[in-house]
Amino acid sequence: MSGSRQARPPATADGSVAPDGSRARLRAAAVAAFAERGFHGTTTRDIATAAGMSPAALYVHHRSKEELLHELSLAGHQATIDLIKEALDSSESPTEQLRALVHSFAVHHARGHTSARVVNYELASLSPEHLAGILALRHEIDTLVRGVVEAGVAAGEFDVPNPRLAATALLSLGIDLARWYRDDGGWSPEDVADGYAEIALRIVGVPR
Amino acid sequence: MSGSRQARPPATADGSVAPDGSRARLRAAAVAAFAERGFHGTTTRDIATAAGMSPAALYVHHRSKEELLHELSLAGHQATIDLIKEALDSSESPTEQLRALVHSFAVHHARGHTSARVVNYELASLSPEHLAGILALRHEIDTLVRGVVEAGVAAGEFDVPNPRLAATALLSLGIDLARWYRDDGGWSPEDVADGYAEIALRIVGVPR
DNA sequence: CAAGTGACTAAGCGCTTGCTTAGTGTGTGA
DNA sequence: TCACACACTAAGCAAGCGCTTAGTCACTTG
Repeated sequence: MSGSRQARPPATADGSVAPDGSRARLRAAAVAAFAERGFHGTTTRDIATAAGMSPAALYVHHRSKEELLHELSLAGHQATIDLIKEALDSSESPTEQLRALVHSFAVHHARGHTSARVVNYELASLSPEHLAGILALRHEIDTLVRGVVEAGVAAGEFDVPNPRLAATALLSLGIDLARWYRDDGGWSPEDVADGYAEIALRIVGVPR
Repeated sequence: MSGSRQARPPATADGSVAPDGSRARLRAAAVAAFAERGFHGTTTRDIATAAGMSPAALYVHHRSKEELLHELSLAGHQATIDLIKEALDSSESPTEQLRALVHSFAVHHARGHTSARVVNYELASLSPEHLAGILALRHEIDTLVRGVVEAGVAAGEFDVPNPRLAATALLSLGIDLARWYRDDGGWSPEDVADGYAEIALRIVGVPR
């Protein structure tokens, strides 16, 4: 390497750091590394080096490697819940709610497949306490999705033999995007989302 | 612990070991550990101890921890391919082929969710050479599933706007079972498989 | 300008990791 | 009967791990 250190990013008036500051660079490096090699396959040196810092810098901003994972997991789950609620608020009709929900859930998981991989496949690396909190959020997600399906059945818009299983399948399709979706795979997030919204309505038996 | 060592299992006439021999115990312990904590979260001591042996015993039967993972991955992928081919051989009709395929794919992934977790979520821990071979098998799986969907469209039995995406969704549903299915979750593998076979036919637009 | 604050690094500690080495006991074939 | 092959263990090595310590430097505050 040529230089020794990068310039310190300017602190903002309220004492927080700039959006591309060290914290953000560490988080971005951690997401990328956890997604690619998993929590246990990633070293704290990997993360710090990718963020352009020394290994000890990670501990200036995070108590432990696990706490960093938890921060990423929490933010990811919250974003997913917000997105689902937004879709539910977009209409009164279960059919349109489901279409919007599956569409933006798919876009979210395809566009953010790196983060989504960490959110959905690294739960086992959380501490028992942190895991419990995250599982509560996941239960909320399940409940929201099942709610739309049941509302559609109640409204006579859907025809589903097993609403609970149908809701699980709908969630499953979106989550699994984190596993298989590739940026260079020939489909844009919107392409997949359009197709999946159509598939979702077929699954719940909306007449076409 | 009471005793020091277990009795040596009798070798069979052809030189192979008994079915519950050391090799099998190591494999079973490895599957359980890799599924629960991931490849990098599992130590060779974990595996050997769970198999009731000393750490070095693993290296009597396997060149490395990675080679053990590859062996499990290879066997799992081969079993999946066999299962798919069996479903395709069970009928001439794409509708019945797809029903059989999705049903047994789902049963396989639900009943064998522990092994399926290793097969589907530990690919990144394989060596580049081993990964290449496994990806070839996964490509074969994709091709077989897409083939049924396309055959159904060609025969006029299916109505699908995007056969490739539909095939991906069908595979996705089955694979994701490895992530969420629990033995104590209230659904038997057959329950899920019945529901998923129904959902599969809806996805490909078979009139009900 | 002195004292204080916070972000960062160099060095390294104690432990765990994958894997090896040297050796032991047991069953087998000549 | 005796040499050999084989499955296995006790002990341990070099490397890598998460995390800590002690200190440096730039900047802010009075």
